Amino acid sequence: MPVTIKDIAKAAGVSHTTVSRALKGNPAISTETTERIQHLAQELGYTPSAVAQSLLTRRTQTIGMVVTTIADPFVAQVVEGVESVAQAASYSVFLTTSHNNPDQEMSVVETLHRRRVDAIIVTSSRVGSLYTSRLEQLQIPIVLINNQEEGEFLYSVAVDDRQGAQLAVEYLIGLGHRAIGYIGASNRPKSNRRRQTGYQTALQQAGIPLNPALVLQPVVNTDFKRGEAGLDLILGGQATAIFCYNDIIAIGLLMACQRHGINVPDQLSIVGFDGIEPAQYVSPPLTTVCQPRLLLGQTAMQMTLDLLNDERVHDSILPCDLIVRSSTAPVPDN
Amino acid sequence: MPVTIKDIAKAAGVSHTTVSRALKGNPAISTETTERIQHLAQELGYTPSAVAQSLLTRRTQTIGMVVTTIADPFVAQVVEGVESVAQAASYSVFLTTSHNNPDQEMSVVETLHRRRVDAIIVTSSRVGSLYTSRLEQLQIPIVLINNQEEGEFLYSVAVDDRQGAQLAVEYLIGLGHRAIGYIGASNRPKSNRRRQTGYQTALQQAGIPLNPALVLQPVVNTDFKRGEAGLDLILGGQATAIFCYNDIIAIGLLMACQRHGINVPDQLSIVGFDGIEPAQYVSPPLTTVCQPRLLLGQTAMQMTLDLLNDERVHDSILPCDLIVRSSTAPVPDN
DNA sequence: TTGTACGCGTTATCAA
DNA sequence: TTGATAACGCGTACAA
Repeated sequence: MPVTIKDIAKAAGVSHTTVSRALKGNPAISTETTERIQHLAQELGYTPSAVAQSLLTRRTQTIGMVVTTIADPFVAQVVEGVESVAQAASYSVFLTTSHNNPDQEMSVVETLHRRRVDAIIVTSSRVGSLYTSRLEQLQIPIVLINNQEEGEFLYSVAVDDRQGAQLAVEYLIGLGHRAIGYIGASNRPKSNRRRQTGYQTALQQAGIPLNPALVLQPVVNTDFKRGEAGLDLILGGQATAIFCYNDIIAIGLLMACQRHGINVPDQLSIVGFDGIEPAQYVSPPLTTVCQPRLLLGQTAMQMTLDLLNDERVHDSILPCDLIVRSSTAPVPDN
Repeated sequence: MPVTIKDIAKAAGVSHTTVSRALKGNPAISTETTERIQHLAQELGYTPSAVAQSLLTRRTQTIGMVVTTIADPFVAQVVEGVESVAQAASYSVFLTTSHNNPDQEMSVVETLHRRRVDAIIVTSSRVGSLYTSRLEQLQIPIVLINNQEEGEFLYSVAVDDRQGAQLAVEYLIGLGHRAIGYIGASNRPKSNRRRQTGYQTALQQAGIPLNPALVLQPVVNTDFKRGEAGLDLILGGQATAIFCYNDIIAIGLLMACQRHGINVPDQLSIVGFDGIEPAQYVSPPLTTVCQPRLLLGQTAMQMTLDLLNDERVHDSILPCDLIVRSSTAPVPDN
């Protein structure tokens, strides 16, 4: 049993009210008793119960975070950003996983509500209209990361997929490439569409006609295999550069190229998206569009804090950076 | 304001006691009112307050997890294991980071205590004698991951560093290697020592004399640079195989080899430790000793549950697996 | 079958 | 300067 103010009160021979006041330096209490009680509290190792305080204040100083899985390094860094800002603001974070299972996602939201979290942050979910109604019923701020929905209590922070993609493709164009392919991931329809739009925009602005034969949406199980499937784009000699939906696809493509004796970047330039750790260790190190994952989390938590302080907030779209490494080179002249 | 049982009581024209009982199917309440109340609760979107329940039961069904950083994929997967087992047992997890700062670690432990978590799981900390006393004062189970200390409330789950290292070196010996080097990381004294012990044990059991010139503990900032420093072991032609403290070191060594035109695995076999994701994407894919990270987390949480159920538990040491990829090959005969 | 009263740990109000 | 009391939301012993 943790020490309570009553224990201290008993030990000090005063009422628990006095203890409560003394502990928070209420000037109404005499300096002498205040010091005596504070000393006693220290000695007994007293820590106030946030549970009791929450019951009274109806604030738990707690936020719930819903992710698909923490094992994904992308998600992990977002969580890191959220937690650091939360901790600095004296908020604690409940971390829950949904494993991409809508039922489980509903269930963890219920749990978070049971625990009376002050707000909820959801990352890469498919918050459906299914239960936005329930979310709104909770009457607490919900901040969505990389996933925008409309709704009264729904706010969002997202990365600018279109801008990031455009950045990558413009860079390739700057290197002299004209036959630039795109390998997409149709299982992430929204971001895939936006990245493809960025790809197309860059081409159009450079006056390069779109070639549908250069756009691939492989229907396979894993991103890695999607990358391998992209080999078709180069084997026929159609493309001199390929922009991939994400880094794993790019790495899959890169390794397929190695097996087929295609030299990267001399024969083919490859650009990924995300900025995951492995990208810097492959050979050659991968040029990629880096999502500001930490910032994504920090921004989401800061927005949450603003909402909790009844400040006006606006949805946020964060730009990506291009990290140039060695998987890209000027188009071979021939 | 969330709906309370009093709200329901008012709406149903009964006392809040009746509501409380009806909601948990107390047979003392008539079937009719029970149904009426349950229906009403559903309609109003009632969810019991875990806060109020906790105050009553003195159990929060909550555990606190302390990690250095979540951004480390290793840690992330451990957290994943903890969370999944916790969720299945109706426990929620507070995730907190210490960033390897002892003060912050103390402070998050204080916060967790304020929140009256039922138990604490700490991973890769340097729980010092500094505050083990405080931990014991909390009177709640503390489970340490990959870090063993002695103490009344301290339990631990760890990976068998020695066994893992031995596995790796025995494999190299089996490939015919005799001149096997070790690159350590002196900033993790404990695990480094244990892995080195495993390395030495394997050599001794094979009757291979220890050669101190083959053991390196580079004093540089990053693991990656440690790996690069390991180049010395091969440039002089002393070693035909190198076992590294972890994967990042191994990857650093691998890439240094590439720059110096040293063919892996033909001229040098390399084995890493950890089983991080990038290890499978380097060229050649890295042979490594894989830590069961998910299991580490699951075991820690299961142990915590056992402790909370007043069952006897014993500290746990989990074996590692060797994952053979392409960075290792039989010793070249010459 | 249902209601009253009390307590969990804390804080705020009012009284002394 | 201090203390008694009520309240937060819930569950339970006891009473009706």
